[in-house]
Amino acid sequence: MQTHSQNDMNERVDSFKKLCRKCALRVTNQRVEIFRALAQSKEHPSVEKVFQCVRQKMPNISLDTVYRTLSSMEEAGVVFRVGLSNRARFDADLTPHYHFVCMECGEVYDIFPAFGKEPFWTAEQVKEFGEVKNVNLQFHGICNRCSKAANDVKN
Amino acid sequence: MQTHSQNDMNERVDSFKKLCRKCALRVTNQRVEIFRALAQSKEHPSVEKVFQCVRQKMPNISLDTVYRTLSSMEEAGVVFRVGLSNRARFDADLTPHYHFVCMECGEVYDIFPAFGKEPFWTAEQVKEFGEVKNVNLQFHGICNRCSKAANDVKN
DNA sequence: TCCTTTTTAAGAATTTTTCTTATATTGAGT
DNA sequence: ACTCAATATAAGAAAAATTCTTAAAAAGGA
Repeated sequence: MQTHSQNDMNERVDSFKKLCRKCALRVTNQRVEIFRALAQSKEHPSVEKVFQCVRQKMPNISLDTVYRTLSSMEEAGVVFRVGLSNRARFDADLTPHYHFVCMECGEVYDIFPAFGKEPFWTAEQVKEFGEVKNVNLQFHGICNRCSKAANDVKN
Repeated sequence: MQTHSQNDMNERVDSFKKLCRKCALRVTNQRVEIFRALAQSKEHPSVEKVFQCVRQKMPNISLDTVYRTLSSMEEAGVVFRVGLSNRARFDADLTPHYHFVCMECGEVYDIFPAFGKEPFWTAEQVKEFGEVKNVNLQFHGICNRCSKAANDVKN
């Protein structure tokens, strides 16, 4: 018998595979297992946590692979990197939402937009998790200087 | 002759000192110089950059002190920590603004709110710096579990 | 000024992240 | 299914980033 959540997971893995092919990322067992570990967890696991989880199925996987894979997935937009700057955590949920990050323990909590998909949140949503010290909004991308440099190399 | 920007800096250092006393952070020369280095720069310097800058005035300062100081300043809300999670950068500008972070080189660019002080930005503002891959909004603070634990220890 | 508490430098240690190399795997083209 | 070139991987070493330990120094209240 296949449970509902297993179906969900299979779907997610399938669309992950498609996304990989679209981004020219080869679909390796390691990548699938790493994605699966991330997608299974609602806890925004750290690199180390992902490593430990995947290891149970693939005892020979290396930590380096987890680092490489998470970074390339982030670059491809398949997962997000969140958390404090010295305690990276990852999230495979691509639906628009924000994070409450505890400056003490590094825990990451989800905040889903109150209305629509525009950046929007209510004070109540955030206060639910703790006392907000600061709001940190970052746009991640490739800056003009870098894309210019990449073009210059090609030409 | 005292230039305008030197006056500005003195004011900023003075208010920094006041803020430190309010937060029970002792006003040491090291802290003042680290703040000054950060406040002088518009480049969101890394820990290492701050270290190199402060070193010119205080050759004996240790890298560890820069780490400790920047972290305690962040905790006190005197500076912000921005940038990619494995390439921390700091910002002493507390006026509300956002950041464009290059996923390639780690460069951090300022984006000032278009209207008022509510979280708000225009696509044009962001596109100016490069191609946005994802928007990362984080609330940093102390979560309920941690503040509860801190209270439990006290009682 | 004296005293207690906090901060610091120095260096060691730890943790995190990346690199190197040889081997293995993927996916495109038969 | 088979071959081959390009890419990804494990293993271990290396580098980079961050934190800890200790003794000495400095800050700020009495």
